[in-house]
Amino acid sequence: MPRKPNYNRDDLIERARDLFWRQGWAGTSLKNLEAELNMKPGSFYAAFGSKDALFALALEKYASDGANRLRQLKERHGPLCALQRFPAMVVNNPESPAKACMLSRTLLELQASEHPLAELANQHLLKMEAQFCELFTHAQALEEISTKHRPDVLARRYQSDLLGLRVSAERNDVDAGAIAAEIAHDLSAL
Amino acid sequence: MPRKPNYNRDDLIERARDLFWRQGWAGTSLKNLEAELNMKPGSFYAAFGSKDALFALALEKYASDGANRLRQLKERHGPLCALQRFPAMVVNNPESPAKACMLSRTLLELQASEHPLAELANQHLLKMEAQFCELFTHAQALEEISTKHRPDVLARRYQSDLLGLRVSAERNDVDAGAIAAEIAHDLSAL
DNA sequence: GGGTTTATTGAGCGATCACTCAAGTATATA
DNA sequence: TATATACTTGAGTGATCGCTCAATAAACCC
Repeated sequence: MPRKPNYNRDDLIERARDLFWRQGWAGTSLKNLEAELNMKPGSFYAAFGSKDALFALALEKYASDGANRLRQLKERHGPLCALQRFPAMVVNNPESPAKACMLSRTLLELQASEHPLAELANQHLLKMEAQFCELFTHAQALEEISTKHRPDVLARRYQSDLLGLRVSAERNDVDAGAIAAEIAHDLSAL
Repeated sequence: MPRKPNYNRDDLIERARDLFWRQGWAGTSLKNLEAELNMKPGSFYAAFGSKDALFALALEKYASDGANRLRQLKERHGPLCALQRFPAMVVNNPESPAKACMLSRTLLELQASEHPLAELANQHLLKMEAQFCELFTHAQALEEISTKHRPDVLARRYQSDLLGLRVSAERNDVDAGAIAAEIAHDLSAL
């Protein structure tokens, strides 16, 4: 009986994610989204409910894609090498709409107003940190690195450095590749 | 002949800086500013010209205050110790309106739209980096650290780590003090 | 093809945005 | 005290914000 939508939902979410990633939450208006997704307001709200709901979907997509890339890196090169390659990968990817981390950006933008999306972004960051922790744990089990530091402490620091790298990468006058290489090199000393 | 304004301009800039620092550029409306500064729109525009002009003044104030704090730290404890104490100082200061760096926050928020304030924030970040570089140079001259790394490379990395620290400090579930201590400790190994 | 169901359309809602300006008020000099 | 010169006031500007909804169009089952 029904009529099918003439769009691919996942494709729309991906395009919205890229737009939000580039322009941020406040910087992306519904006009922008309607233009990018080729949707009139009625269709938009029928499909997603609200701007914030779509932003939440975009965050999920962002986080899961990142986690998958890291997982693939680990399967190919092992845990330590994955952690070493990840910073450069993130910073050099020419397809990504921005260098900065969408999660930290959202957190910074919306934390002060206690917007639910800030808390959502933080939860995704926690999951990322847990994934890093797993990799450090695994690297210690394989004796790729020593066990003199706790893996959760290593993960916390690694994530912090990564966030700094990605802020730096957003700047014009900074050689982010060099910083990425330093972060990778530091891991060899563990 | 004239009538004097019944406010202290520097005080207004400071209060505006704190509000912008907490809420960001888009997150701070003129209504917010009028309430915080106790000014009606007419007075506001007579005094500052525009929201962006005041934001620029707030950035200057933010940057020069930070530079002064670091300078004082150096005069009291020497260059290396200043660099070691600075991260914890920035993260633990209970008076600061937010933990995150206002410069990097502004950069992340406005870079994509090529807003002039993003470039201004970046220039202040460059000045910060230069100040770090001076301190590393001085620390090498005093033989507090070795000369095996170039001071500009050390400064670039130090700033990146500091930016990461300050993003992490904005999160609820992260012990930023611990990360700050690690950054300080790493400097001892130079 | 008829009837049902859902998607699409786009004008337009109230609220808020940064900002303006004419009128009123206080302070200085003459 | 009179006048000139600011500063202050606050209603109101057009533009844009996220969002709604009644009307229309398309795809399915029978």
